[in-house]
Amino acid sequence: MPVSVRDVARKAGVSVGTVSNVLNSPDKVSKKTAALVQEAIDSLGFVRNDAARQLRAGKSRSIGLVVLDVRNPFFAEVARGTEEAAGEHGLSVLFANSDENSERENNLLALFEEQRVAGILVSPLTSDLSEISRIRDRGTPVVLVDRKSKNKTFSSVSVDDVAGGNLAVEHLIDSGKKRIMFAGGPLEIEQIADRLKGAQKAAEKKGVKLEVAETKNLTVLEGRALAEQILARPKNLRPDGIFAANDLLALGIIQVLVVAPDVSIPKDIALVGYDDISFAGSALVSLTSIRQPSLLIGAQAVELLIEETKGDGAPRRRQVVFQPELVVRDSTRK
Amino acid sequence: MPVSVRDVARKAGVSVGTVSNVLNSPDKVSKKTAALVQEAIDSLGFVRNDAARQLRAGKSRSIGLVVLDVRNPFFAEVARGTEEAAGEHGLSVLFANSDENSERENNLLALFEEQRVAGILVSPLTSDLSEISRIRDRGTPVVLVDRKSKNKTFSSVSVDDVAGGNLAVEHLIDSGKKRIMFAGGPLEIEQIADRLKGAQKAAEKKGVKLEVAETKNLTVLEGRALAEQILARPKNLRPDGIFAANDLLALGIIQVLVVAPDVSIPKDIALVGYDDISFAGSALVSLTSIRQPSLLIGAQAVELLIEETKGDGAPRRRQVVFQPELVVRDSTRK
DNA sequence: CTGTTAGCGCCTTCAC
DNA sequence: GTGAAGGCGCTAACAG
Repeated sequence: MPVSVRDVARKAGVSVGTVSNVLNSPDKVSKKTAALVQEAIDSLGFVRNDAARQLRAGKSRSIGLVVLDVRNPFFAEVARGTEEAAGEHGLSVLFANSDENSERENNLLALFEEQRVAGILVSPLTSDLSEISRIRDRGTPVVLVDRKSKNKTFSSVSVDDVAGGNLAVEHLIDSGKKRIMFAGGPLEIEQIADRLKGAQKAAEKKGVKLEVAETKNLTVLEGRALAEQILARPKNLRPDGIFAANDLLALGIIQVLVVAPDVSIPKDIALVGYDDISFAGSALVSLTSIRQPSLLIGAQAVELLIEETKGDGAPRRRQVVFQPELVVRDSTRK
Repeated sequence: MPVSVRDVARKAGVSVGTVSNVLNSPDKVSKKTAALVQEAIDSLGFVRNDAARQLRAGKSRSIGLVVLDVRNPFFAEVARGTEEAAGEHGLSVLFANSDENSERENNLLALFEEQRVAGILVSPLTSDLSEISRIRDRGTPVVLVDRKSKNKTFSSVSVDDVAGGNLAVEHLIDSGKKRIMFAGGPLEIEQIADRLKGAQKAAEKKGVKLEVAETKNLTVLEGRALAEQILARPKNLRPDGIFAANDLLALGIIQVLVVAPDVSIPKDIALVGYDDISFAGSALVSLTSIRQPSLLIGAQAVELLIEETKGDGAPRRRQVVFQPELVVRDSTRK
């Protein structure tokens, strides 16, 4: 059933070497035989076996991307960014989704490594990069996405999350809010921890108390649950400003607060999200958010990967850090 | 640099066959030698070469998924559904994104075919399935996602888009609307054409005129552009009900209409979207939409793929069609 | 229980 | 411009 170069060669009355040449170095073959071979290929329905090519070549033309959550539009944008950049270099991107689960993350990483992809882009879950280091040391280039390599041993593309957190809470305080809540988690996710750190810095500086509400994950549902809890409190114990560690969470919170009879946004509770996903602007109450340049992050990650591969000597590793940006909308605008 | 089974065997003082057995049939090896081999594997940093395994096995443990647009949360959900179902069968899913571009679609399909994936799930762009048929005929199982196989030559999972379109427009008419606009495109995308067909059916039945505004794509941006055009018209020439072929488009339209001084939703213009993505409920004006069971669609597609692979005789192909469901929210509620 | 060996399909010298 | 042959890394069958 499967058709190999050998079958093609036989049908065309040439040798396998010639078939291979038609495929890979057409200029080495006369027009006539090339046509003959092509005809055999078409009539037999021959398709190159990539496994065999790769085995021979020792490497593949694909790069792997592991993100925390496909359903988060932020990562969808990052993915698009990688695709575009990779396409320009003749590479394909294969996505996969760790779903904020370490075991899945490791499985996917192992899968990509066994596939000998040209490189791996990963948005790692925890700060424990030992497994990832091992992969890199065995020869698969790795670039960290949305996460800075603190000790500079990895190339990485990230956004200054501490600055972002700071920006968010400063803005809340400047809007006159005094009882600020940070919502997000798990705090093992380093991006989240950094956003909290920035938030705390801003709160301290202005002498405002910051309540930390750790969540199990960063979904709309979790945001809704948290908002319900807040509403269950007596009014004077509720925060008057919430900084949610991502927009999904923030949107969930908005959904619930908007229908609460005794809360008005932003008068009673103001809200800042993070990521500035494209839906933030069209939320029930349009959402103030911290923008990350998602497309650019993806594209830059691919470039770093390629830089790292290119050099013949020691690989050049760089850490690119983008600055986040505050986008003010109705959820904090008086 | 690359470590092979042979290196491991040498280091452990055993033969390659034994190493392979440790990896694939641990029960055939004594505890002691297994430990010895494992140690060699760890110290050498050996990683199986999947290309070689695949070449040997003739098939892979991955399935490929090609969607129209990663950024559309509907497809993100479908992807999650496939992942979960595939995981239960020990398969991995590799996503890719045709970006509503035929050439990209074909490239990705070719890539997956050359990789000899265990199967391809594809949400095809146009109604021309000839290339996809060819792939299937050459031996790679293909399941159509979000698209019915009209002549039953493919397994497929879809939603009755004609019914969905009908549902949407009927609802608008029942809400008292008389000048309905269908927004969506390109109409070569069969799902969109079907939704239009359903819309026309409903309009005819009730004797209402349906204006068709074909768009270049199905994004928030395109929705905004369309809404601007509508606002440029004199008030009496504007539609009083819009059925947008997906939620992204609808959200874009809402964004613009909401800030228009002389339009109120749903009084002046009511709006129905399609997909019921999770952001529909938290839109500026919460969006009435036609729900598709996205997770289920993905999971079901994987099941069909596996069914098709299983049988020894002629492959069993099935067409599963889900029914869409109207979810009423503020954008049409008086 | 362990070792030896023959290919999976392809590409790339190297002769011709 | 073309053909023959070796080998990429792995597994499964077979022999011991």
